[in-house]
Amino acid sequence: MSGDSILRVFMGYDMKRAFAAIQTDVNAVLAPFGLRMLTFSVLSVIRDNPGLRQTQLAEILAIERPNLVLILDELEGLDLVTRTRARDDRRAYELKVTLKGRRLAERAFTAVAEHDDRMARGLSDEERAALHRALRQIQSNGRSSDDAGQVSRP
Amino acid sequence: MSGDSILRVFMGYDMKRAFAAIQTDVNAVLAPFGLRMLTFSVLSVIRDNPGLRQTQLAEILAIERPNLVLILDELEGLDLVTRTRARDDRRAYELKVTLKGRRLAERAFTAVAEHDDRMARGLSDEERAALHRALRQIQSNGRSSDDAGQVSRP
DNA sequence: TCGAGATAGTTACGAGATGTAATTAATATC
DNA sequence: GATATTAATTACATCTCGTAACTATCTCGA
Repeated sequence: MSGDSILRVFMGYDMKRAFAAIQTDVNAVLAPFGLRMLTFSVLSVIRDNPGLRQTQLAEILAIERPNLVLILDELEGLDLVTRTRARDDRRAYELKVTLKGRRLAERAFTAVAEHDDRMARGLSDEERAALHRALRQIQSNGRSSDDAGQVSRP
Repeated sequence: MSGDSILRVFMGYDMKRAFAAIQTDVNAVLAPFGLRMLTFSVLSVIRDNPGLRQTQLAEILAIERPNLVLILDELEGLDLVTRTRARDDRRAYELKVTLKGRRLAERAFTAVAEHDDRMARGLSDEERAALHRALRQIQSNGRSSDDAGQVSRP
């Protein structure tokens, strides 16, 4: 009896504990690369979408634009990412990963994949797939404030 | 194509997104009660374990002792929780929930249960049970630094 | 074409969660 | 009784995340 049985009935509580474990572990894994979960995510998405604008990136990662600024400052300072003025819109930047960033991201990706697999030990492929599906479902349940795809009144 | 497909292969990323959705939602649900996810958890555990010491509580919730202090100050200031010097150990406090706290916790519990159910909409009972199991498994994978229950060398 | 409104990025804050080191008071141990 | 340990606290520091306001640029319609 651990004392928190009253909270264990909630999926949200188990999720918090599980995510905390993941967060701690993945940050430890990424520390040798000079990255964190968040910076790794940003780096990976830019790498996968060269030329992306900051607003788009923020939307993809579901974070606010201001919070991206410091992260990009950091990645740019590490020579992993470049901000280039867009020719067609001089307000915007085109984000790209440098060669150094590409190499680092590749190695980090492998390490994170191993971490992810390690955290899922004991779960079969079917259970992992089911977990993914459940997590996606929960996300979509959270998004729109309440009713999705309903018409209340004409 | 959302742009983060590169990250969607990771359970950790989906977990982060799902947990963020839960966190936001549950905090909105708890706001009318003057609670947050963390203060609700603390209140609930004390309610379920009257006389608990702060060190035990910290261990149960897997948070550091210093972080509990301000939370308890807050709950005590709201007249939801009491700190009483333990008779057998005058260094320690016995934590208890006040009548007001009990009433609030009960109503909040119902609201959180509804929230939890809402976030799990679209998942069958079996899927929810599987999700719980998976989340527990992940937690235990995270705990011990690496090998759990293995003997590498005699 | 010029002026209002929208948009991209930034700056400035603030709140909340979490962690570590050091301090104080009380207890336990030898 | 002196020493080490423990409970709670204080003092920091960091990271994540959010909002409001500002500057520079773009768009669009009168």
